[in-house]
Amino acid sequence: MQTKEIWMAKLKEKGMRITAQREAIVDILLTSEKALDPLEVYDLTRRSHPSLGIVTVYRTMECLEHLGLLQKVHQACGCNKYLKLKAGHHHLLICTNCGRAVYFEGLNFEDQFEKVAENNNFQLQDHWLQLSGLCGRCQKI
Amino acid sequence: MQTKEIWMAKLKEKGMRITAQREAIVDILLTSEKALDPLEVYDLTRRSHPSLGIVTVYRTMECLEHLGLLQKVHQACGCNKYLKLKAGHHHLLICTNCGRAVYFEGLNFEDQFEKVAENNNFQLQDHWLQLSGLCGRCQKI
DNA sequence: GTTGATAATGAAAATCATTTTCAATAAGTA
DNA sequence: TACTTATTGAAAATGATTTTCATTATCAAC
Repeated sequence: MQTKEIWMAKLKEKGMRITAQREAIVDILLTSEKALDPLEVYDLTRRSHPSLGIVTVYRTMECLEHLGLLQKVHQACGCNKYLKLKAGHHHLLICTNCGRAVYFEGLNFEDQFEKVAENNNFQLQDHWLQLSGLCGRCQKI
Repeated sequence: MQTKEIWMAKLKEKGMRITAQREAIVDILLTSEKALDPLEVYDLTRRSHPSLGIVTVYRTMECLEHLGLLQKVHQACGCNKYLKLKAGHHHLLICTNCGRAVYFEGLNFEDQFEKVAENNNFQLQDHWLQLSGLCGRCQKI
């Protein structure tokens, strides 16, 4: 089953209907290599669906986030960008030039975070790690 | 020299004037153990300066951030909170209950981040690590 | 101290992103 | 095919932040 089919199946599972607008928005989000904000999704989706309203974009993206399919990504350029969530964990490496986002595997960072928390008398609940730099392509430019 | 004096000296250095409003805002920010948003700073500062305008809070906090004295802290409860920046680096441990923020020393995380970037063909520029959990005090409640 | 140039202030208006409202439309089940 | 009801898009409402502008206050020069 393709990712798109999985996403649409999840929507259906929650009693939500499959509409042309939702399919188009999902297409854009699944295709993008970088995190997008609602306005960007709106502009990109309107190329194929000119009558789309931005409210629909906001609503659809909110649903997808609640379903655990999209993840909010905080960046210097704004905290309203969303990226398709990869199963497992979510440490990101983001290109400061083109915005491309890549998930990376941690070298058991979790254990070290646990230790840091202990040292400070904290009971760890969550962590957040994000690296940024120039991706391979952008280094050559 | 006290921290407040250092801050005010930095303002003066940039040709900015020392006003009662700025002193009051700085007092609030230096005293707080947790990151505050402009509205919180406004409310707290108005206790001693009831005529303070919220625009002044926005402007002052923006200056302090540009001067490298305040740091923006991204949290589940919003991305518009600011914390006094500690010299050196800025990894935070934040209590999910009371919001208290503590800087912690990294166990040479930087080297590991560098390695991760290399593995993914990225040229590392920045990193962002933040842990959250229950602080000692809040665990007992 | 007084003066004067100008930075800072606060209120109101403007802006921008997001959410809510609501009547019209479309999805999908019966 | 008909019907229930979720979805849509436009407009209005909201909330946070920024800009504008006339008034006030700081502080350097005298």
